[in-house]
Amino acid sequence: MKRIADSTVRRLSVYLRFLEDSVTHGVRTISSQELARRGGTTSAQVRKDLSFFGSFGKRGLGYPAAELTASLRDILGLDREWRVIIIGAGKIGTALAQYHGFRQRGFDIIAVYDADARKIGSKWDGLVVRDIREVERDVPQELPDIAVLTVPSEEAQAVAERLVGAGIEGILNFAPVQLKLPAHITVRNVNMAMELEGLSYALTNRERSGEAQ
Amino acid sequence: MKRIADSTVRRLSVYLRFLEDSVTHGVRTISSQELARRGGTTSAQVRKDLSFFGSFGKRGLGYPAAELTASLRDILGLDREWRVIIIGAGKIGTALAQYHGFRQRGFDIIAVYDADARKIGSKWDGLVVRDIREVERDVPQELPDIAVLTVPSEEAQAVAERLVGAGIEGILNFAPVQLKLPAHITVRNVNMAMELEGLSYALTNRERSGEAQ
DNA sequence: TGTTGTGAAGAGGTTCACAGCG
DNA sequence: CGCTGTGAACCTCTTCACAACA
Repeated sequence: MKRIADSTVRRLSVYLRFLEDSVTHGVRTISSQELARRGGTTSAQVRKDLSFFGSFGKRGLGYPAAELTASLRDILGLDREWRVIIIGAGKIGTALAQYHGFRQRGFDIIAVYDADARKIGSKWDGLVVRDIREVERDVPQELPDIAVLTVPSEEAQAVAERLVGAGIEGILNFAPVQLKLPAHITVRNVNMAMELEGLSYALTNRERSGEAQ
Repeated sequence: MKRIADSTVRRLSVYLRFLEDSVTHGVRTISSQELARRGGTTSAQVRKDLSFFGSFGKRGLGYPAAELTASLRDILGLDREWRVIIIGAGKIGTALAQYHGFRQRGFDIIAVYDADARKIGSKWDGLVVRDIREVERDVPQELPDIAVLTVPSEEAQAVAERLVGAGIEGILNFAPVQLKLPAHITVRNVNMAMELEGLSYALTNRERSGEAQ
């Protein structure tokens, strides 16, 4: 199967979110145009995105909302539970640990780790903060799929390498550094400072910057 | 001047971060190759990115680190203070409000708003949570540049419209919805659920998904 | 008739390769 | 000689336009 663009996967997430909404509101069928309107894109783009994975629609009618929802869940790998550990019990780490939206979408936070002795042992929403030194022992036992990295930039690379050594293959990196890891490891970056700088650039140079989201 | 790609602006942020580091470590001169290595890209890409804005390097030598740092700050609009308000005093909102890294980079959080009476009036790191109803009065007076939206999805669109009506022109949106706003408003989205879903997709379909970050 | 699915065209971003210059 | 700056080639993603079909 063909390589799917990152941007396509991102849009599938958007479609899925809106589809779930539609289904709970009793919508039976939905057109590429409606999906496009809510997803901030074009109907041709929606059809192209979906066409990579099959034919889900009926010509003249649109897509059956419930079926398409299920298909997108499958495609995105959301038809299973993902075991997630959070590394770093700082501001963002604890906010994420307590955010119930993740569990709701199949991302089960099974542990939180930190290096700070003052934080280790404290309880966050039922989860006890563990010593980061235990991660090498825990990962092979508990087999988390994804690690969310919310440690200071200086430590991010070293901690990431430890996680990979312990068996983690997916990392959501909040540290503003580009991690260098083996090719088979999947990394996604979330960088709020960078987004603010993007806004700063756009607001500073409105003529030359696009308005696209 | 030509329209600059979003991806380019993002990379400039990465270069800047590494350059600042290098300068504090006494580095005088830096090559496109070194910038590429740390930015997870190629030297040609670095040179191309910079070339959109001018000629900053010396052939045979590389780029003067301090000068390039200053130039990038200018380009990104970081040679000034940006006034930021946070809308939504939930988990993420308060984590962001207390994160000092923003102020350090010129993003000054001047206020936090919420609709929940139990949260209004409480203090977060010196900032009193204000009633969202005051936003229409405050924005024209205090002239914030950027609003960080951390409200529930259902309310995001309505709140965003109120912010725009009050005069906000830049929004960092944490709600997992695509905001529909006038073209002159700049929006950036941060969507952690979407990033996790991207990881889920990549881990599920390793053959067909790239490893690119 | 209305909307999908899709080749083909177009636009935009990245990589190449080398001339230019310190 | 080494590294930048950049036009051209290349590639990938998006948009177009229309045949297919419920």
